[in-house]
Amino acid sequence: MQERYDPQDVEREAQDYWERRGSFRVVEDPARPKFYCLSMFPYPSGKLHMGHVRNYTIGDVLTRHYRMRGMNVLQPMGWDAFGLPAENAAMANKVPPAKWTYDNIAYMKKQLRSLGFALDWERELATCRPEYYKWNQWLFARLFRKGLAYRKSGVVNWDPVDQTVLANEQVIDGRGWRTGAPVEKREIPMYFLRITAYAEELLAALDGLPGWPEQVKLMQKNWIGRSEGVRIGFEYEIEGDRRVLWVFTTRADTLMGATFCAVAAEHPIAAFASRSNQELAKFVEECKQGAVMEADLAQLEKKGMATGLTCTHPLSGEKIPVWVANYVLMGYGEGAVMAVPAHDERDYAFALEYGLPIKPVIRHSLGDTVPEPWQPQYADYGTCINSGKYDGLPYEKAVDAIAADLSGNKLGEKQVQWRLRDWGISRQRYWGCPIPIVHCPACGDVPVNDDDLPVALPEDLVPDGTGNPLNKMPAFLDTRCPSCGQPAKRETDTMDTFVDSSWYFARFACPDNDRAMVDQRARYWMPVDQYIGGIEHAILHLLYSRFFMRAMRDEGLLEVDEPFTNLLTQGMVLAETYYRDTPTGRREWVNPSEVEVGRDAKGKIVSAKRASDGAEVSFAGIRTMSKSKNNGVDPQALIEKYGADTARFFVIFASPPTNTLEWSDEGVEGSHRFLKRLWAFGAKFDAAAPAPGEAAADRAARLEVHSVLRQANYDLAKHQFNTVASAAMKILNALERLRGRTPAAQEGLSILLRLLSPITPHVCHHLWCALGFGEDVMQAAWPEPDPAALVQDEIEYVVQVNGKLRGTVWVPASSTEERTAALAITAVEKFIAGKPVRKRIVVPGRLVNIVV
RNA sequence: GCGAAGGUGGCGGAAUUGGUAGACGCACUGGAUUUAGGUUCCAGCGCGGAAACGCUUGUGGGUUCGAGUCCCACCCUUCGCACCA
Repeated sequence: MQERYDPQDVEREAQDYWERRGSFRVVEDPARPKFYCLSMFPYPSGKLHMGHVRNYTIGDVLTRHYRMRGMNVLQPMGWDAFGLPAENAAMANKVPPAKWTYDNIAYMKKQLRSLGFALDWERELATCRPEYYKWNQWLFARLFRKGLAYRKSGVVNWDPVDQTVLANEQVIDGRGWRTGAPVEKREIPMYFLRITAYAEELLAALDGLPGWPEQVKLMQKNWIGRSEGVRIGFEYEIEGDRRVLWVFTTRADTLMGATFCAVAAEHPIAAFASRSNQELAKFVEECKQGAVMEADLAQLEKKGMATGLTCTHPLSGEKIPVWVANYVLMGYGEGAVMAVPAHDERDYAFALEYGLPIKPVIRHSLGDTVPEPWQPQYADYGTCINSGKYDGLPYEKAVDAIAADLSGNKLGEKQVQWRLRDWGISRQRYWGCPIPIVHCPACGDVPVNDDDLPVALPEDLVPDGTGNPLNKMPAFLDTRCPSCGQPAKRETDTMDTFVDSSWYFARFACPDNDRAMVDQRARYWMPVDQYIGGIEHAILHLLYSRFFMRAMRDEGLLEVDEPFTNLLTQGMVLAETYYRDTPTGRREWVNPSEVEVGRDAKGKIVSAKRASDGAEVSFAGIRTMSKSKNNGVDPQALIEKYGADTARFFVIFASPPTNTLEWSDEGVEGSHRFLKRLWAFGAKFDAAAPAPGEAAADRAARLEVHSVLRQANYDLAKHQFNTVASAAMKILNALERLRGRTPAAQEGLSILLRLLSPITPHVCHHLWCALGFGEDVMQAAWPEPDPAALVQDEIEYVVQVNGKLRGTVWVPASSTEERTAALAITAVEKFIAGKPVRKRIVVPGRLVNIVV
């Protein structure tokens, strides 16, 4: 065996071996348990980033581990290839998005291969290929015919200068990113998927997902947002016409405290009142300024204006004013609320600001009144007061009584309300899956016939920032109505890329099928047993995928409800950020790889400067890797310098998968050092002659190795891979202490290589063969601890006096609790000093606490 | 603003789930090897203290023989908020 560890050689050799053998090809095999291990597919942005390396390494560790446990493991890879960045790159470089995308895919695929992931590349797919998106269109058309897809108007960000729709990301501080013009809201027709039809099921089924993090399930639950309440009608009159303003509330018990109603700026009442009120019209217009992001809307200063209209309180008959308020959202409930200032924080603030009456109607924990300032207790549930016949009723009884009275005069009923909204999938963009609809003057919106799918996206256009180039392309636009055959226009909107990613995991089972969206093979592989991806997808992508599974199930395509049995959400990758103030006052961000830090004798950082010119730089904290802060670390440079195994080991070792991972050059060095040590140990082992060993040392080493292995297997099961990497280091430390090629060393090294092989497969592959353990470590059985090696004659007990650590004592494993306690007392005699022992607590195998 | 998660040495993290806080590694210090730098190897390393010992898991309180872990209040950080993927 060669003395020096040369990762490039070792990795090329291992990858060639796997390639020759087709080691990662997987076929359906009913004889073995299947395991579908999937990492979220990447957007082909140009090159891999650290988040990808982390994500795919985690997936690969699982894949290789389960393979060694004898399972039939599928780990595929593909490309989430449609999207906005390709259009931006196209504009910048005057290259069609398709070419940019395909080039990126080719490069990133090479990078993925160099990392040695056990991926079945035969199943590769890209969502921008017609053979993939055809099935988006096919399913959309079916859902459209069924009414699960439909057209209505939706609100978008509008750039008035470029005359184009902007994504939220393209809105910066309320202005268009290219033009700097203040963004406006605009209503346009678009297509929606009726995800709300599945709201009840999507919510209820969360309870049946024990393999998902509680945190994610809770976020989904809150997002779906089921609330039970009462829909209440407030009658009003317009030009002698009696109409009803409907609101939804979960606090119908506070109805007698409603002193006004508030509607969203987009509400029809606001539009009506604006016609005769210029000032109000101006205010409504003002509310339409700005972007559609809810986070921004929620932080706006609460503003409102009276419409001049009044409505009738459905129970008291009182006239109460109707206001327009910017904190009422048109997209939720009825777009109108009844305001109960005494018991709702936002209504309270609003009433104080505009001098509206505040009428307490609930006895809360602080009393019967609601003096300033607002206290959270005002929103407590309590019994009704100042509410006439409802006085004294607790929450539920009050709601029941009020709902019953309202339904008597048809002005209210109990209702279940969802926060979840239907999914708007139309994008006014070129680089996406065309929505397969034809607009016919006679027949209206008609879905394209199955035989005419796919509606192919031309791949040679270059967008120029002024909207969708498909609109200027008669060859695409002009067609005939699928229903009547008359000339008609094609829809030019494309689908949200979340549609592409909502079912790709099922397509990996059968990417070559040109007759069906999915087939029998998908029934074999689905559901995904382990899904791995960023926590940032905890809501939207996962919810949309869960919805798609059900929509596909109801089309008879699959038999599963839930796409992902187990979910692992990995944390973000962070790095230090440094900047330098330039003479112009702008901050220049300096990549951490160019920064040298000075430390004091205790290792604290005391200075930082740029290596190239010695300029002092300032530290700006540890942040997620991003272009804007120039703190990204290129995995490619890392792989070239240290090899894929070092990169893989570092991302596993540095942090548990669900935590954030902090980049550190020194940490990478440390990981590399470990692999060099492993190699050196292997080389020495190879050169040594077999030795008989020494009983006591061998026994101690076996105890150590097998205890560490037992813990490592426990950690693997809970996906805590960083301590599995630690375990490998501990085993190597133990083996290095042994000296000589003894049977215990032989066994320990065999365990070490198998345990480590999912993390650093190349070096383990090489050592496994070179040291004669076998041909292919991937084919070896997963190591299990030997119970005999774990047996101990004596156990060390910790002895506490009054809960304070005072000593330790070795106790025979067969000792009774009584005897153990007695031994413990003799060990800490001087701390007891004759005081009477009041209590002795013995934790078997662990500690004794003596209370005096 | 709403929803979710998290705060442990100089740093990343560990702690068999209520039982020795700081495993493993990084950084740092000393030593050996080397002409030197790097590499490699050996030793030390939570804080205070000469030591005995005391203190220590964001802050303050509580439960317990025993709390990083459970309960209450507060402070701080990160993620998501429907057109980034």
